[in-house]
Amino acid sequence: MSSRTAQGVRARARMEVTAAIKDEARRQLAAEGAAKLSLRAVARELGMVSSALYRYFPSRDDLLTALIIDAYDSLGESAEAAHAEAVDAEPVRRWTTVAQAVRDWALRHPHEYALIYGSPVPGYTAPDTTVPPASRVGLVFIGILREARAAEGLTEPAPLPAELRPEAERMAADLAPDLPPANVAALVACWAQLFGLVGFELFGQFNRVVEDRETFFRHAVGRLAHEVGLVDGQRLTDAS
Amino acid sequence: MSSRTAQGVRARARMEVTAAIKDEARRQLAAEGAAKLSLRAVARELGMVSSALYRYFPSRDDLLTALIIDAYDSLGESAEAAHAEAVDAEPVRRWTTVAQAVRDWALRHPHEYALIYGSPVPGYTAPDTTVPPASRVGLVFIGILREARAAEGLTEPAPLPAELRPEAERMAADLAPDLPPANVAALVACWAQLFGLVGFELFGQFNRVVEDRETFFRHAVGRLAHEVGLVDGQRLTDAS
DNA sequence: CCAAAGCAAGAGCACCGCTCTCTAATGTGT
DNA sequence: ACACATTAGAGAGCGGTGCTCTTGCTTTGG
Repeated sequence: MSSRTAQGVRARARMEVTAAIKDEARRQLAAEGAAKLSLRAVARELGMVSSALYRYFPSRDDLLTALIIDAYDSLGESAEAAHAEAVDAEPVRRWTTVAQAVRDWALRHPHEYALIYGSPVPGYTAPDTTVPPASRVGLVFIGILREARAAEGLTEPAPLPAELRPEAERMAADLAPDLPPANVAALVACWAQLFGLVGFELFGQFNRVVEDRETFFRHAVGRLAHEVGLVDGQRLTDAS
Repeated sequence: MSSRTAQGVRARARMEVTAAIKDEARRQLAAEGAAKLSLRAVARELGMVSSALYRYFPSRDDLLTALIIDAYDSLGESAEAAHAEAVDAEPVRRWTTVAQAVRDWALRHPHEYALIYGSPVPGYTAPDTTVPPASRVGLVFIGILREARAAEGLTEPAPLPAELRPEAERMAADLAPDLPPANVAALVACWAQLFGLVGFELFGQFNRVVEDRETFFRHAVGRLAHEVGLVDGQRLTDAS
């Protein structure tokens, strides 16, 4: 028992220090941005010497990767929570609620958003461990379409041009085999476009252009819902 | 005369050195990304000492700002050139041509794209001098809408909800007073969404999702053209 | 021709990521 | 319970960074 506890003790200590490092790193990230994040500063703040930190993260990039995964998870969790709360609403409303949750999270964590959707330097390929956390938001949207379809609240958009059909079918097979390829293709596009809206607002591209961003975003996201095949409230109420 | 030439000489020398610095910096930017751009390395490559470089750019950030402006101009020029070449085509085709020029430029200059549309770190506000170059792409799109409207190839999208009307009218007054506010609002949204598509492709978000990106992009951009109020080829041919 | 301005160079400061070596503590197998 | 092996931390140090300041030298303009 004692040996097991002891093992547990050292393991727990390791976890705690690792968590403390990430916490402090996240603090500095939120305060100054990824470029300014410094291993030495983190170590200093934690009262340890910089070389000791390398026992926990083999390099600065590995620390950043850990923060990236956490950020994806944090955003994904927000999206999932928003979806869970809107579970009784119509699909369109669920869609806009989740989209707003994404925007809200981004506005609340600008540097973390920049970290994951900003410039993952071309040439840098994210390790596979980032894939599942990064997929969470997308999966929420797929879920919304799926439920909408079950409630007959999903319309198929304009027929796909021939050149896009193979790709759309491939995407549908990979992402949501139970949904029409045209909807899946539209969803992927709208997914990217949603983050275009968020990114432009966050990174200052709307600075002298859009004033009432909240309203503008809500409206744009409503159009995206339509584009993706979700029928608006009125018609759904009629149908169901 | 001699004094004037002399003055011209020193002024030209200054221009040449400034240009050489920017060229080398752009080289390093394209090769390694903005994070790795180092004043000392630029100076080393140019055979001067690092402190000499501060006669031309007061800080690393100022060098980067100069590169940002150049990147905006380079992208804007590509967009304008594409538009000029497609001047005889229908509005929808002009739209997609310019959009593809944006995507092509981004794929050809990934690090420069990341520099201007990546993460201009929240907290950093771009100096006013970046505004005109940054507007060039947007102005091309506004021009397309304007010409389409003149040729009666522009439809008004769904009526604006009351909450968005003031904002849409303000945007239209600022950006294109001669266009219907609903179209201007749609254009701003589609403009952001277009860069969402490009960014997702470039930054690896499409990695395990979209395979045939060229086709996917073309189709998505066609939908954006429709969303913005451009009527598709058939109908325009009928009208004109 | 001479003062003023512009320029390159060098030394130096404080910081960075990262490596290596050494000591002390901690857990493990017999 | 004890010797062994593993691990965490400390410290020094390497090569790099942005940036400042001082020192001479050249070019420019009156």
